Amino acid sequence: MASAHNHLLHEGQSLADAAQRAFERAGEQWTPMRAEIFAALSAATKPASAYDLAETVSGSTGRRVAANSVYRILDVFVAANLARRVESANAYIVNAHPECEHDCIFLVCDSCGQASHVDNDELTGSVRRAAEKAGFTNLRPVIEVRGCCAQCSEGDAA
Amino acid sequence: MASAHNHLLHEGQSLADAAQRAFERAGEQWTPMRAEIFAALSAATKPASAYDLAETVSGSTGRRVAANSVYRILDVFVAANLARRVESANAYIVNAHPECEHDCIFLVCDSCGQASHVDNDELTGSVRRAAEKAGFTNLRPVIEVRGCCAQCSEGDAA
DNA sequence: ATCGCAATGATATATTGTATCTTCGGCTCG
DNA sequence: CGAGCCGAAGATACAATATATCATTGCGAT
Repeated sequence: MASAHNHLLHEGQSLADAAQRAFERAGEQWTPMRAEIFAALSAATKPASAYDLAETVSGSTGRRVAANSVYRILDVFVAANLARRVESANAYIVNAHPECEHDCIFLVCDSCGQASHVDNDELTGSVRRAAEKAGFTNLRPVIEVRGCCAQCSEGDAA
Repeated sequence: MASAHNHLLHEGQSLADAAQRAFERAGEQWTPMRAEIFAALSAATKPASAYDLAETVSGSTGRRVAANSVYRILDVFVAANLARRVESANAYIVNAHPECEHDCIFLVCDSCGQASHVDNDELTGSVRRAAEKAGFTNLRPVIEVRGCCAQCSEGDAA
C-alpha cells in the first residue's frame, strides 16, 4: 500500500548490472574487488558484517582480503546508494534498487537475523520533517524495527 | 502538536529519585554501583558509551570498574526504561521520564555528538503498525536521525 | 552456620572499526 | 618511452565496542 511507485527490483546478475551502472554514473570504478564484494553482499541472506564479507571474499578469491579493504568499499557503496548500513546490527545489506534514493525502514528479526525492508516515503518524510523542525540539517534517518519475524513466530509456537 | 500528554521531566536528584522509584517498582535493586552509573549517565552531556561510563565511575569511586559490569547494569536500566541505547552511536542516554513508556525518536548530531529526543507517538505508532503488518512481533523500534544540529549549523556558517 | 541467590569483580576474548604506510597498476604529460 | 601522479588495494597495527566465564561478596532465609 504505502509505496505506490514502481521499483525495479533486481536480483542476481540483473542487480549486479544495475549496480554497476549506477555506480559508474556516480563516477566510481567497478573494479574486480568491488564486484566480488558486491556479489558477496547480494548473496547474503541476512545483513552481513564487514568481517563476514571479508571472509566470504577471501574464500571465493583464494586471496586474503583484509577487513579495512572491505570497509573502504562498503563506504563507497553506501555513498553511492548500492548498499545500506543496518545500524542496529552493525552490518550491511544490498540495495535492490540502486537507481532510486529512499529512506528505508528495515525490519530485523532478533531470532533469525534476517532483514526485510519497507519503503514508506510518507512515514520517513514525517521523520525527516520532525528532525528539520528541530533545526537539524544533512539528515540521515535511521529507521529500523527489531523484533521477531512471522516465520520465527510460527516456528516458536510450541 | 505531536505529544500532548504531560511528561514529568526530571533532572538531577529529582531524576535520580524518580529513576529509583521506577526501578524498584520493576523489582530491581537500587545498589550503590547502579546509583553511580546512573549518576554518570545523567551527568553526561551526550550519549555515553559503556567504556566512557566505566572510566567516569572508576574516577568518581576510586575503584576500578570494568566494562562488563557497566554493560550488565546498562542492560538492566534499558529493560527497566531508565535508559535507552542509541544504536547509531553505540552509546546510552538517560531517560528523563522513566515513569512512562515511549518509543523515542533520537536526533543525533554528527558534529557535536549531542542527542536530543522527540516524542511523537503518532509517528512511532505508524512505524510499529508497518512492522506489525509485515508479521513482526515483540517490536523494538529504533528511530534515530543523524544530522547536523542547529547549533553546529550556525557555528559552521562561514 | 550454611545455603541459595543476586550483584559485582576479574579476566580473557570476540567482534567491530580506524589509522597509517606501502605497493600496484593505469594514466598523462613531456 | 619514461617520470610522475593518482586512485585502489594490501599489510599491519591498533582502538573501540561487546560478550563469556568463573570467582567472590554480601545478604536473607532456613
